[in-house]
Formats: sequence, structure tokens, C-alpha cells
Amino acid sequence: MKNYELLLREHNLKVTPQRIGILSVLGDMGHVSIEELFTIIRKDFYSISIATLYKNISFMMEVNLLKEVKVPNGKSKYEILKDEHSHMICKKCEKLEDVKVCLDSIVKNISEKSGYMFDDNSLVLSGICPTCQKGTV
Amino acid sequence: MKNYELLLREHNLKVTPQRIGILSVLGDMGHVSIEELFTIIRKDFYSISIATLYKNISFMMEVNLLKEVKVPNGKSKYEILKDEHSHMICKKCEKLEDVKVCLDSIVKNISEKSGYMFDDNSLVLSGICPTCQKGTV
DNA sequence: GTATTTGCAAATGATTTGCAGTGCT
DNA sequence: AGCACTGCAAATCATTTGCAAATAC
Repeated sequence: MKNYELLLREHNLKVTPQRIGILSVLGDMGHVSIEELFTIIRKDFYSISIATLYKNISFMMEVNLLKEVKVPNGKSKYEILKDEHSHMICKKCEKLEDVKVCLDSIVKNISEKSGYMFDDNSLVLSGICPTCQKGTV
Repeated sequence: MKNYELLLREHNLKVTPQRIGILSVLGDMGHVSIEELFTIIRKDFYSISIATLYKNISFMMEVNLLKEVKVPNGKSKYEILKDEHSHMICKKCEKLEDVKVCLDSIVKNISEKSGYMFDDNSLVLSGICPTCQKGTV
């Protein structure tokens, strides 16, 4: 449980209960789609509007508080921005997990060859998670 | 210029002029969004329906003839499936380019640590391309 | 000849916008 | 007090579906 109020202020966003709610759900779940967020957050804010979610997710991405994770064959999920990391998705249970990967040397190498100046990357590995590998189905 | 007719047959899809048109555009452009495809292909097939594009893009992805590239901060683009490769996108001019990267050892390493069995990955590097670096704007 | 594909129009789903009322600082 | 945020409803944009006519094989 973090201090989401402070997090908002640090990013120059006004503090509202809805925003704290959004961040709490993201903090608890790690990655959430808009739909999922809407379902979950309505338990606490029954009359919250989906428009509020869209607007706030956009704002929070603009100020680099959130990041969008584009999931192969699925809807985008959002996460609170933290240290650079990559993702693994299980094609069976669709669980999305963070994974720490060092891409520095690869990125440096491509940068030198191509002349690009990179400042971001997104890597998603797709496969079957250990749990689903065991499953008989 | 390739033999798209053969490519369709190999994937057990019937050959139609529209499908050949779609593949020609993809072959020429490398990566295209649905919108772009619609605009371009209408030069040759004025009355083609956007529904036809959606249906065919789906079919072609199902049979592994096409692949979707999820672009950060942009619409998905589609490409003809070929050897494994990654992508670089310029945040300024939005050009999307292929790049050959060997992720084998990284993937192997994560697989061992996590227990996942991976069979696909998508890496997109974002930055500024050499041309846009020069530009004064 | 039969099954599939196409184009159209309508339906559905996702996201954005405008605005009146409310809440933050 | 003043500006930003919220919720609602309507508008817009994206994608899917159903169906009759046309086409592939």
C-alpha cells in the first residue's frame, strides 16, 4: 500500500478519490485493462463513469505516471510506471507478468548500427506458464 | 514482386483479386494499418469494402500469413509473416522499420528462470531516427 | 454446382466530447 | 473564488455481423 496522494501531487495532478481509487487498483493488480478497472473500481465508486477512467488514464500517461502495455491478441493493460522491465504473457491463462531483462547491450548495438537514438522499448514474450504446462487440458 | 497467388494457396486460402491486392500493398509497404490499407487499395479496387479488409486480415492472421505489430502510441500495423525480427519506431516521423535482433540467449535465460515455454516475442524500440535527429525542427 | 467471398448497411463495441453540477486547493 | 474534475448522455470512431449477389474452384 503506497501513498498515491503523494504520487499524484508529484506529477502535478489534483488529488481526487477516483484517482486514488484507480491507482490503488493498479497497485494491487499490477496490470489492468480499462474494462477490468471499471468492474473492479465500481465496488468502491458505484457511480464512477467510464469516461472518468478514460480521461484519467490519459492524463496519467501524459505525465508519465502510467504506462500502456500492448498485449498480443488482447486488450491493452495499464501499469504504474516503474523501473524498466519487460513482460511475459501466458497464451492459455492470459496472465501477464513482469520480468526483469537487461536489453542494454542489445539496444546499444542496434542504436550504433541504425543511428537511432532510443529511449524506450517494449518487449513481450508469449508462451505457456509453468502452471498451464502442468494442466492436462 | 512476389507470387501472392501461390502464397494464398499454400495457406489454404482461396485466391481473389482483393486478397492479392491486400498482399501487394503489404509487400510494397512493409507495414500498414487498416486505414492506410483502405486508402491505398481503393486506388485499385474502388468499391472494396472495409469489411472485406477486416475479414481478410483476420483470416490471414489465423493461418499465419500475416502478423500484427502493436505500435506504441499508434494503431496496429500488419505485415506479411517472415523470419523473426523486431521493430524500431521513430517517435517523430512515425516510420516503422524492421530490425534483425537475436534474442535467443535472453529468451532462453528467462525461460529457465521462469519456467515459461516461449514461442513468440515482440520487441519494439522507440526513439528518433537518424533523419529526424538532423532536422532542425 | 456448391461453397466461399464480396460489398453494403446495420449493429455492436470502444473511445471521446460537451456540458452542467461538484469538489479540490 | 476559481479552475479542474466528475458523471451523464450524445457523438464519434472502430470493428463485426447478416445477408443477397457475385465469384472461385
